[in-house]
Amino acid sequence: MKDSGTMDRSSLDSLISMPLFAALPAAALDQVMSQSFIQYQPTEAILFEQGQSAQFLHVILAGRVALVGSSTNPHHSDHPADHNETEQATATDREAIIEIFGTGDVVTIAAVLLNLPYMMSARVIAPTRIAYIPAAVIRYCLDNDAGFARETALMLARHWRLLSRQLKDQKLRSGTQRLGAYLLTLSDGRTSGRAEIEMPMDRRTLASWLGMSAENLSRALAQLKPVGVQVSGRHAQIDEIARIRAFCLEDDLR
Amino acid sequence: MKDSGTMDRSSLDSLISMPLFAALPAAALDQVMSQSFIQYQPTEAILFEQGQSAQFLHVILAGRVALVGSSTNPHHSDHPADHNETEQATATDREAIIEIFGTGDVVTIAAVLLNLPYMMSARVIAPTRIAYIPAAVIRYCLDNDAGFARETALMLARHWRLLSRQLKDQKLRSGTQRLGAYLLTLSDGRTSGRAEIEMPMDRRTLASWLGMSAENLSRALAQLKPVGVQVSGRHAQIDEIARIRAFCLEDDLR
DNA sequence: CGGTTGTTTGAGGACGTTCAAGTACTGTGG
DNA sequence: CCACAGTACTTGAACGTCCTCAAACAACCG
Repeated sequence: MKDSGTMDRSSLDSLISMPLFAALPAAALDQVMSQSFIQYQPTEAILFEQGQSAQFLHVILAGRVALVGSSTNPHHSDHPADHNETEQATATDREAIIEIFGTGDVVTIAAVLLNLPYMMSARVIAPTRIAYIPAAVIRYCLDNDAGFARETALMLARHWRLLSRQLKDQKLRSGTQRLGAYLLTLSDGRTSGRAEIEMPMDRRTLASWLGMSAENLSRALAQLKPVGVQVSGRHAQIDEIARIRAFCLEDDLR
Repeated sequence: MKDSGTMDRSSLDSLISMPLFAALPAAALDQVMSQSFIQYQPTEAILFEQGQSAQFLHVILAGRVALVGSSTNPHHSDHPADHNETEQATATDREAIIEIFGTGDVVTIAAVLLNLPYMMSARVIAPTRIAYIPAAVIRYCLDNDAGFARETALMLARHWRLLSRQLKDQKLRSGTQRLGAYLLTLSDGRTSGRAEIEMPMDRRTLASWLGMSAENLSRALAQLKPVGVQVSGRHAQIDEIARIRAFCLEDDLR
């Protein structure tokens, strides 16, 4: 752990600008502020690993974090003892990015609320400023503040939609179609016309998120060229959004 | 729609036995009871279709319902009641089961809370008794009852876990492994020993749920035989659970 | 008994992965 | 500024998985 610090004024401002914490009464906010701390984490940092118990709610004040599921689990760990960051996994290291959180998002509130171990690991993929709020504080807020509970439910509802949409994509669209659909999400939801797009992550990460190999992502990009997509580096240009939408069988259901 | 009726005593009892509604004050319960109704729906009935706005929260008092995502326009082709759209009516009528809800579950509370159109359709896969609660009533409860908001958040958190687990399976396990993992969920969470299992749905449905073709499910069942799985009809027998667990790289994270 | 439906099996093909090699794009130090 | 190394990305070929289509079974029901 590095660059640790208590919560300052500007971080608190960032917090209360989020709907989740906006309506929290002063007393609860004091609780949060006094027991939480701030960390700056560089790319590749691990916030927590799959299997650990949920100690903190991680609020991303700035940056980007990926939730990563891996299929190799440490050999037969009977009780949830606290292994630390020095552990290295076994040979086959297959892993997949399940979700990507950005500024203003909150990472795995589910595990925190349910007081269960994390089902996945969290890895920083762009330099990040994070507020660590103790799980107990969050659960206290859930139990004692109706507004917080309400906002939590709404946030989880939105995330449920994101996940089920992704699951739908995964089950009945090809890799190339998923890529197209992803590009469309970067086009601000417009349904026709030209679009200039900046992809916010490297190919390997994007491939893992879309559920395909990096090599195949390359080929998928090539396959989109005839549909009117020019790519160079992280920049992409879509000639006609409607064409890509048709190609991906995209619906309007957000 | 058939067998419609207002909510009776026994249905109300079923409702308040669910954590979601258990703590609701009498006034709110009256609201719920007076504005809701009960329906019995047979297999293959459609509760709602992808794209419709969320009018009701569907509470499953008994039975089983599948959430189905489809990539083309939602038109069920049981009867040739053809609606030819201007869109290309693509030959492939692909669809996939995203989640399956059973007795005591609630269907797509996310769309209801957010007041957004359904992202998927709901199809009855086993005769079902359902309470239809108007969306406005649910949203009213969310806004005005802290306990309800809390329970909603917890329920959504559990569902988030289910979905992300499924997404993980989908992204980094083979079809056969997913099948094995599914059989394990039917073994009451035991981690070793023998198990006798009754599969609660037909092959086609199960295949769609596991994200594979019915044909491939057959082959996957055959592939599990060497690992100690005997199947006949809907009955299955696992010789040694631990062996399947190893085969599927199953972790303990629920 | 034929008809209907659900499941299995086989062959061919589409899609995706892996390994390997090649190319383009960083940055660093000379 | 270039040479260089290191990394990221692309491309190609071989292979495996999964899907599709078609046919063969099996089970159930009139």
